[in-house]
Amino acid sequence: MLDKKYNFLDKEAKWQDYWFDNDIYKFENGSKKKIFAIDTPPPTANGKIHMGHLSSYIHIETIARHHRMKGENVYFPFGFDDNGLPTERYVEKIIKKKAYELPRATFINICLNEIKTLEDEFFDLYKKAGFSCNLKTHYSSIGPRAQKISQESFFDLYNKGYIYHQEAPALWCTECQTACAQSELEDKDIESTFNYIKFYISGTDDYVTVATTRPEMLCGVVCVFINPNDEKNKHLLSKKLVVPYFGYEVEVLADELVDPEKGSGVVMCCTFGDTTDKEWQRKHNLQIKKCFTDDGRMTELAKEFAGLKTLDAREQVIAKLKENDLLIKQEKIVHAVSTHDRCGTPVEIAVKKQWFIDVLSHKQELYDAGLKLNWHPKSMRARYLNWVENLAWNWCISRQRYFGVPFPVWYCKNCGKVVIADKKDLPVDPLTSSPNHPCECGCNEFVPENDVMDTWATSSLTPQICTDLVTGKGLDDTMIPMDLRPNAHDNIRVWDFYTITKSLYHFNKLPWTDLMISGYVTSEDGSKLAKSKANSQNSPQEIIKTYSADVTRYWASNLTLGKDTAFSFVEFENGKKLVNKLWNVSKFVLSFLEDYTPKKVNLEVVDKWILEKYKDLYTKFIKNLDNYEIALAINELESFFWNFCDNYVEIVKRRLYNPDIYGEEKCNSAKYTCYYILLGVLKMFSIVLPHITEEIYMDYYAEKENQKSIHISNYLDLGSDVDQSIIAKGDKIIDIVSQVRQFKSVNKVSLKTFIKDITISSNINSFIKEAEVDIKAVCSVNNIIYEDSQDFNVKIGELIPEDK
RNA sequence: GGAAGUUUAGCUCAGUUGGUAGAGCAUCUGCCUUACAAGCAGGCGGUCAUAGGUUCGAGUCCUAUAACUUCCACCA
Repeated sequence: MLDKKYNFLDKEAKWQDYWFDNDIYKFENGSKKKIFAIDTPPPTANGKIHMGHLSSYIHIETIARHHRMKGENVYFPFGFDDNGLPTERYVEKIIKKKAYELPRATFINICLNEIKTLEDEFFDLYKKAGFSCNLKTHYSSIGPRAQKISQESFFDLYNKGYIYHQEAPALWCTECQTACAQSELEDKDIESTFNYIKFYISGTDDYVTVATTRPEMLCGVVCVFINPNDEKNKHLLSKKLVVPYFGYEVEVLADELVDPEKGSGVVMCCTFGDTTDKEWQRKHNLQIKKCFTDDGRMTELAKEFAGLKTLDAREQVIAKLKENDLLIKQEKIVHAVSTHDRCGTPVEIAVKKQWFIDVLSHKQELYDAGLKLNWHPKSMRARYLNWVENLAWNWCISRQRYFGVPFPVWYCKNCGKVVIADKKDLPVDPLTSSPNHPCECGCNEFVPENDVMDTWATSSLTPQICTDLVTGKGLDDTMIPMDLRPNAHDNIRVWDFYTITKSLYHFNKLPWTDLMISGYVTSEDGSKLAKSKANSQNSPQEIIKTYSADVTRYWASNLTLGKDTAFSFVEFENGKKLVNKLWNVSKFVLSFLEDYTPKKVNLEVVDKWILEKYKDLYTKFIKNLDNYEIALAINELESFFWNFCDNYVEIVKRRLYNPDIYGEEKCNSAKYTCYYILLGVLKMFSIVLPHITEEIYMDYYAEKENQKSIHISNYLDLGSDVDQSIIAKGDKIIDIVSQVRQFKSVNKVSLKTFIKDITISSNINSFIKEAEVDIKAVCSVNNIIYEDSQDFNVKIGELIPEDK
C-alpha cells in the first residue's frame, strides 16, 4: 500500500542507497546484449557545480536510462577531470599562494587533497540527483591509469610523427606562466589607447605616422610594414626608419596583410605583438626580439624600462614620447583582446621549446570527421566545422606547470637528444626516474622534462580511458567508436575537437557515432551562469533538497537540446504537480488491484481506446528518445498521462467501484487496462522520475513482474500495430464527455448533476453505443438518444435539479 | 568580416514530411466529483518579426530585411 502522501526526502535517499548497494546500474561485462556506450563528461575539479552542469548531466542520464529500459547493456562510466591548470588555479586561490612559491611536491600534494574534497562533494550530488552512472568504478585524469594512457598516447603519436618538439612561437600566459592553446583563448573587450607616433625617415626631417596600442613594444620593433599597393606610402620602401625614443633603425617591408586604410597604413612589427606578427616573422624570416620575460616584465631590450610590468612600461614610454615631441595624438578605443580563459590575462606570444601535436596539416581529415558524425542538434555541426576551418596554431600540449601528467621524456645531457621511456615502463615520472639505457651517444646522464601535459591531452582520451576501465588494456580501441559523446556547446572546439583528433591519429577511427550537445542555462536575466556566481539559493544541492531530485530532473528534461534557456522556477511547479498526480493516481488505481493478477478479458471500447493510444504514444516516445529529443518525448508522455487520469480513469472508476452494477467482466476489463497502462507509464516516466516510479513499482509491481528494480525491467511494449480508427472513434467519446462538462460548467452546476437525456448524431453510433454505460456514468446522463448523421453533433437535454 | 541560432497568446515555450494555430503559467468563471483543492471542469487571449515569392493551400519551403543571442576571425 502506498502512503497517503509521498515524502520525497525519505524515499529518494532510500532508493539511491538501494541502487548503489545492489549495483542496479552495473555494466554487464561480457553480456551478449547490445552495448550502448557513453563517453561521460568528467567534471572539472575546480569549484562548484551549477544548474547548467546539472541539467546537462540530467540529459545524459535520461538517455542512459532510456537505453537501459530498451534492454541494452548501457556503459555509463564516470570520472573526474582533476589534473591541470583549472585545478591549480583553484588551489592557488584557496591557499592564496602561487604554485611556484612552494616546492613542487608540496603543491601537488595540496592539489591531491583538495580534489579529494571536491570530488566527494560531486559524488554526493550525483548520487542525490539519482544518476545511474557507475559510481563505484570511476576514473581520475590525474590517476595512474589515466597517466599511463596519456603517456602511451604521447608515445604512439611521437612514433607516428604527429608530435614534435620545437622552439616556436606559442601562446603564453604571463599570469599562469605557461604556454596555452588556441582553444583556451577568450575574446575580451578592453579599453585601450591608439597612439599615433612619429617614425622619422633616416637622415631627414620627414616622418611617417605609425599607430599602435602597444608603445612599450617600441623597444622590440624589427621592421615596419606597408601594403605593396599603397601608393601614398610606396616611397618608403627603399628608406630606413628611426624607431622613436629608442633611436635604432629598421627597414620598411611590404605585405598584403597590411590594411592601407587602417591608421596611417604603416604598421610596426615586433616579434611578437600579436598573431599577425607571428605570421610575418615566419614569412619574412624576421629577427626575433624578446621584449618580455615569462612573467610579463620588460627585458633588457627596454633599457631603462627593463623590469617594469608591461602596463607600467607603456605609461612611462608614452611620457617619454610626449617629452620628446614624438607623440602626435592619442585616441581612446575599445578593442577585442585575446585573453587566457583560465585567468583573463591578455595572452602574449613567447618563443620556447614546446611539444606540439600537428593539427594544421590534417585539417581536411579533421573537417571530414565532423561531417561523418551525427550531431544532435544538427546545427551544432557548423560550430565544429567553423572551428577546424579557422585553426591557426598547432596544438601546444606542454605546460610549464606542475599538477599534470608528466612527459615520459628526458634529454641527453651530452647531445641533447630526446629520450622517450619504454612503453612497458609507463607511466613514468622523469623527475624521479631515469631511462633504463644510455643515450645513443653513450652518455648516461639525462635532464628530465619539467613540463607537464595540457589537461586536454588527457581528457581527449576519455573514450580510451573509459575502455580501459573495462578491458584493462591501456590505450585500446575495443569499445571505440562509442555510441554517444554528450557535452555543452562550449566544449565543441575543445574537448570534442581534441578527442576526434586523438582517435583519428591513434586508430584512424571516429571516437563515437553520435554527439548530443546541450545548451546553457542562463540566469533569469539571460546572463551566463558562472561557477563563481553560484550562490546557495540556486545551488543544485539546495534545489534538490527543496524540490526533490525527480522534480529537478523534470525541469531539466524540458530544456530543448542545444538551446540556451533562462532559469525559471515555473517548470519546477509543474514537476511538483506531475509527481503529485502520479502518486495519487497510482494510489487510486492500485487500490482496486490489490489481489489482482492480469488476465486477458473481453475489453470494453474505452479500454481498447486507451490501450491503442498507449501503443501509439510508445512508438513516438521511443523514436523521440532515440533522437535525443527528451523534451518532446516527455511532453507527449505527459499529455497522454493527464488524459489517462482526467478522462480514462474518470470514466472507468464507476466500473471499478461497482462490479455489482456493471458486472465482473466490465470491471475486469478496466482492471486489466489500468494494470498495464499504469505499468507502462511508470516505466516511461522512470527515465526522468526514477525515484517516485521506483517507489510505486517496488510497492506493487516488482513482485508480480519478478524484478528487483523498475530501472532494469524494460519498457512495456504492447505492440506497434496501432488501430488508428479506434483512437479516432474513442476521441469522439471524449468529445461527448467534454461537451457535457462544458454545458454543466457554463450552467454553473456541479459535474455530478444529472441530465435527462443527450442526443448524439454521428456515423459511428454503433461504436458509441458500446460505451453507453461508461458515457452515462461519467456524464450523469439518464438516457442517450442516437441519430444517424454524417455530421457529428451532441445535443444536451435538461438538467435535473439536485434537490430532487 | 565569416558562420549558426532565435523571433508564435501577457509570460515560458511546443509545433515532425506544407492541410482549420497548441501546451503550461498568468488571468477570469464555476465545481468539495466515494485518488488528488498541491485537485477538477470551462472561458478569455495570436495578421505565427517584416516584405515579397512558390503553391489550390505557408507558422512550416524560397528570397530579402530587421532585432536579439552565440561561436569564430580581426586586434597594427
